[in-house]
Amino acid sequence: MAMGRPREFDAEMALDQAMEVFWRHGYEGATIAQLTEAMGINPPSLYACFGNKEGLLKAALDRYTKLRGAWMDEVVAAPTARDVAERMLMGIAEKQTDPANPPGCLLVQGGIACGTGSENVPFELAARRAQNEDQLRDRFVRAKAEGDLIETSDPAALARYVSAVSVGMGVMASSGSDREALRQVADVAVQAVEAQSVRV
Amino acid sequence: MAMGRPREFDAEMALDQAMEVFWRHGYEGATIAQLTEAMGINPPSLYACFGNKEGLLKAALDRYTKLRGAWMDEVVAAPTARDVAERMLMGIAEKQTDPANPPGCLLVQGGIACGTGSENVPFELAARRAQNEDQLRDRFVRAKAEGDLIETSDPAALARYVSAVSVGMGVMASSGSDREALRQVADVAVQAVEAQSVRV
DNA sequence: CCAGAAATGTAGTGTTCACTACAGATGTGG
DNA sequence: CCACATCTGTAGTGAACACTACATTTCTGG
Repeated sequence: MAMGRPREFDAEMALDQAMEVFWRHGYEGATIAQLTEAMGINPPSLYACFGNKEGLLKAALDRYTKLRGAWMDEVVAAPTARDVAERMLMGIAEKQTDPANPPGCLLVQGGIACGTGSENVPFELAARRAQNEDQLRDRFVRAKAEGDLIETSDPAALARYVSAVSVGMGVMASSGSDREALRQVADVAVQAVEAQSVRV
Repeated sequence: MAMGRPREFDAEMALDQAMEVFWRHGYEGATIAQLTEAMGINPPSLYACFGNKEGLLKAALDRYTKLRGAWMDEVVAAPTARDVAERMLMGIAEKQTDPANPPGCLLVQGGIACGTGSENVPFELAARRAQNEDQLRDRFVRAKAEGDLIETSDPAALARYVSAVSVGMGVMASSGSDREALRQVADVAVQAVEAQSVRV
């Protein structure tokens, strides 16, 4: 009984703004003042809705991975392992230099190393990256079963490789590399997967 | 005339300790209190010697790249482009999981994204990474001239690629990947360079 | 052995940080 | 229309931050 005053802001839109701040400045570099200003709310609203700064980050990460989930599904829907790698890396070259977002990837920019008290932020990001890697691995396992990858290839190693290249591209993008430079990296990287593919 | 009281600590040994703190916690995550404790000095000594926190970081980066310079020279001394890539990436797999140091690479862990007021820290790191990339590119240019790489290969793109994989491996290492996992990535990555090499 | 130059340890400085107490506003259930 | 639950803005809270004033110590040059 009695449901209280309703929230005056849209939580998802606010999260989108918070995501961008974390993306650009990292977890520790982002201040509550920057976050609340970007979200258009005051600190008490933030804390009532997300608990604390780390809770806000997790919510932003959830939203980020959810938004990217659809795209990852498209990636693994490619017909061959090689095409999966190409679609993934070329897509990343595009996404990570999309002027609509900060450069790079939130799962990297968010915070690779953190100070005392925020030690689990890097772990949190790593866990989300691992989800993508798992999805790739499962796809490559299937590719091998389908005779698309050669007998000696290791699907888990391939997934790790594609994941590592993605991360490297993200760092490059955040430090100013343009789309063409990332495409070149993706192009070379795909050749390693091609080398493990069965020729047709 | 009159040369003042001599410094009681060894600047290079102190830098080694500072390096480790930045490496583990990143620029923003490292506090002056942690740094001075690790270095075994008090704040005034730090500021007298290095100017400020950013000056200390730059000095630590200088030392880091200097220490790694000798190793990079060995890397580019490998006989072929493929061997350069292999020596580089396998060496990185080893170095970035060396228990004597924090995992990963200082040039990445130091700070990919920073808050307002430290914006040029990421640039500083990127500039040092670019030096390695340039060294690789020069080596691949030579490899192509020597007929070691195929006509259609782009030495700059190859260097960017190897550099990107290195960075990606660094992030993996910092988030807990073990040496074997990194070796697998390196192994796959080398195959892309192999695909651009002239067969013997 | 003394004057001056530079490093050191103690103990702070002001600022910024994440976070919150509180009072008023705005809704719902009865 | 009233009791209550929840959100909102204002205005702070203590803690931690990078950095420094100052008196003292330890050296060199003359």
